[in-house]
Amino acid sequence: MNTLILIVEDEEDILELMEFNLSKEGFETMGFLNTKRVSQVLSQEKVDLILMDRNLPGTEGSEFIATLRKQGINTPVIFISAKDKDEDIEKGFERGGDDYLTKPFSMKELILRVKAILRRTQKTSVEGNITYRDITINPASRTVVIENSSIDLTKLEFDLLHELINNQNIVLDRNYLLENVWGNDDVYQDRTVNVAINRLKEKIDPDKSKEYLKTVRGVGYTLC
Amino acid sequence: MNTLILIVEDEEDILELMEFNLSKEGFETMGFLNTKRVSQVLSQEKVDLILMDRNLPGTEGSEFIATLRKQGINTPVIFISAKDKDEDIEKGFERGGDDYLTKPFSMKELILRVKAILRRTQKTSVEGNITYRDITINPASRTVVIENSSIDLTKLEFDLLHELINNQNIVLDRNYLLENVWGNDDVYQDRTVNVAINRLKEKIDPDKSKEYLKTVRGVGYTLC
DNA sequence: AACTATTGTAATCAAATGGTGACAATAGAG
DNA sequence: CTCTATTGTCACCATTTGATTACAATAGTT
Repeated sequence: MNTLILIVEDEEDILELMEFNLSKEGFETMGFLNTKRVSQVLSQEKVDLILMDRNLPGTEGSEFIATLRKQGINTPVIFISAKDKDEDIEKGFERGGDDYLTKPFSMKELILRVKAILRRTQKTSVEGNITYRDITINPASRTVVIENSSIDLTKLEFDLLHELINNQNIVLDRNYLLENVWGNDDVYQDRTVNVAINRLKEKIDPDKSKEYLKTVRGVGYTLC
Repeated sequence: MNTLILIVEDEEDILELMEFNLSKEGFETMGFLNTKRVSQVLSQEKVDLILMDRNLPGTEGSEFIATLRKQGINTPVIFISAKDKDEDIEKGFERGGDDYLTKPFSMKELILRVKAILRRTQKTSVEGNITYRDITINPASRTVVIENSSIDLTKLEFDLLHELINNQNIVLDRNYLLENVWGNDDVYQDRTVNVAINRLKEKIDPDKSKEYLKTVRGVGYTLC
């Protein structure tokens, strides 16, 4: 799987330099001198990262990204900017940019930033995945991967883990779980949750070394 | 409210330069050339951010942070490193560091990163939290943090503290507490409250220096 | 239908919790 | 300062709670 980086930069020299260095690192690149055709490309190709100059003639780069975000496009972005005033950078962050680089920057710096962002985003956003520590679950395929190896869970176990991951750090009491995981209006006893939790624990952490699940005495359970 | 930044950096010139620039931005700083006294300071002062050199003589900076995390100290950290290999950076992140900076870096870059992290952490750590002086409790996660270190409370202790914080400066009598914390219609005696209060005191202020809880003779207790 | 996997329930055990009583310490009234 | 009511502290133990195992009931598969 190769990684595609889309670059928008109006200074042709710099654009070429960036493309050269990034491809030397094994990335695929697509360079643009303005934002004109970018939207179209984004809807056709699976772009992993956008490098966006903010000081473009015409549209402001950050405005452009803001528009993308509104369309639900969440491709990570690194802004490149000659401006160095705080408020500018702040704006970039707020608009959904994930990092920024201030000109002039070294190619080494660029590459490190790119790799850092990719590591962060590719882990979490591989489409619909939800992660907690080294556990990744995918609700669509109902798969669970822990430390790169996949494990099998029953329906109940999966739903339970899903609920817990969706609410990590929040203590869920037994009633909440019975309502939201078991769902139907049947009446169960609290102990039912205990047993289900234990079966889940056994599968996600057989040698009990990880301590994913914490029991909160008198209340319920939490993933923390 | 001023922001305190703690810096550990063994190169004295760089340390001074960092302190100078950060204080110019209105931050309060405390500089250290090694980790020796840092733990102690963290337990005494409310530190908002730590800048930690990873290449210290003796202890590895990231090891030190890992230790802090185990103690429940969650102060955000920016690692400063001359190393630029990916795996190093990754390790830093995994151990709970929130960002990193690679030497050499400009002061401008430092300041921007610091502001970015503070914006992120100071925002999220207020959600749903309730505080009283240096105690912060979060009803959802049922966690209690005092001066940046977290402590464990039992269900009853937590509920009691929650009730007290929700009514700070108001004197709650024993009956009120029995009804609102113990809740059920069982009959308890007033002593029960005394003992619970004292057990709580012991946990939130072991060396009895803080005087969070005041006993109002003949009436009840208050947090003031 | 027979078999298997899944899930609820009951029973047992260990541990944490918290209520109570006895006594010490303390505060406040006189 | 003395006395007494109030509160703090400690230790004990009944109760609650949760982990674990075994087994029964149910659903799903071949």
